[in-house]
Amino acid sequence: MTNRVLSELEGVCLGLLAKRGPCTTYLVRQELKAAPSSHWQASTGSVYPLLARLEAAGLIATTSDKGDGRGRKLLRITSTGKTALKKWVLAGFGPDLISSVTDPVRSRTFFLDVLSAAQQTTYLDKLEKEMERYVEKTKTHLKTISKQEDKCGYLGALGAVKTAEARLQWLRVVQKEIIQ
Amino acid sequence: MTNRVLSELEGVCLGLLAKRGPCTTYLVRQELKAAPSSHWQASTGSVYPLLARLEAAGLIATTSDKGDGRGRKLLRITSTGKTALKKWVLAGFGPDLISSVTDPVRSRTFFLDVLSAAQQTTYLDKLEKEMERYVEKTKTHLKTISKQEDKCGYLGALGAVKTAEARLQWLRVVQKEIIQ
DNA sequence: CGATGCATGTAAGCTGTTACATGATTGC
DNA sequence: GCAATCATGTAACAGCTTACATGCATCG
Repeated sequence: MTNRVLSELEGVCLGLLAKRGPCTTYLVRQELKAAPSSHWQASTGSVYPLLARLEAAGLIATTSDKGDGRGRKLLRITSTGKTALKKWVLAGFGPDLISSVTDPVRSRTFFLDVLSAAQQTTYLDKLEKEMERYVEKTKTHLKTISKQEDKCGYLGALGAVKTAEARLQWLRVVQKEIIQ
Repeated sequence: MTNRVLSELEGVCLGLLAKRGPCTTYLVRQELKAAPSSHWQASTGSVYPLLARLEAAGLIATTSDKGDGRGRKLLRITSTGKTALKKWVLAGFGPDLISSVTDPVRSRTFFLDVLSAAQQTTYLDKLEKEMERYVEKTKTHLKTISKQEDKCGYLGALGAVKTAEARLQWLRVVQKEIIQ
């Protein structure tokens, strides 16, 4: 692990920790869950071992909260961790990484013709409604972030909105083209 | 495996097979690699076992090409497979799926402030150039697809272009906001 | 004193990656 | 004849998901 570049989830977790300041693993996980983009979803079975891994590598230090009977542990990023985080951010380019945007909806569009015409329109209508809801969700989330206090968080959330809007517009083109 | 909904990669592979007609595992993998979005990238170690799995489940049938010394096997989708494919496409909605668009660039934006101002601008400039290249790549790919012959393939590729363009526009906003 | 939330983790199983390993075919 | 491509796979390892398991804290 030492000296290899962090994975996506590792980078995000470490980044959240850096942003938040000292907090528990549980809280990191809650933050991941609260994000409107569910790719930041992470189960206990991945977050706990992940942060334990980062601790073993010296990127995170822990202090056990003796006042808490639950054996609560506070995590904080170390200076080594901060260096690794910087490295991870700076490694965020290259054709492979840029193109690795997965979209299950788009994937299915390629094979829409296996459905009957009626199924296609029903499916696309349902999808449109859900996409509209999702756009609203990202917009609502954006409003909760202060542009002054957390500019980067704001810009990231703005990206979610812009991408969602583009997908919705595209979906409407698909509908028009499919129905003729 | 039987009766569970296909995973993303399983659906895509089965869909490609349905679209292509009978072909080898090797060819399916080449098609995955040729796609401009690298999330359709799949190593031998995943594609071969995956298609073997689908065959075991009866979604794919194979015929060994006896005239070929390499032990070439031709795969084709079965009627059970076609039903599973339809089910996979129709299952392609729901908040979790719609929001599961992963974007490593956007993820890193949230933590851009760990970099120095100089590092930020250098990074964003590099990113902009690569994003421009990627937009061009998706556009070029779109041109290779006949809208008449493969409408769904065209619309899928169009989605890649539109999403890429939206991401580039957003990235320029980020640049402007970060540099002030 | 009971429900909900906070808090920690483990175990089995599946999927995917990287690297290795092999050999035939085709075109120059 | 040689290189590139076609073609098939396996093995070790890492990571993630689901499900399980436990127990304290806090608020009503």
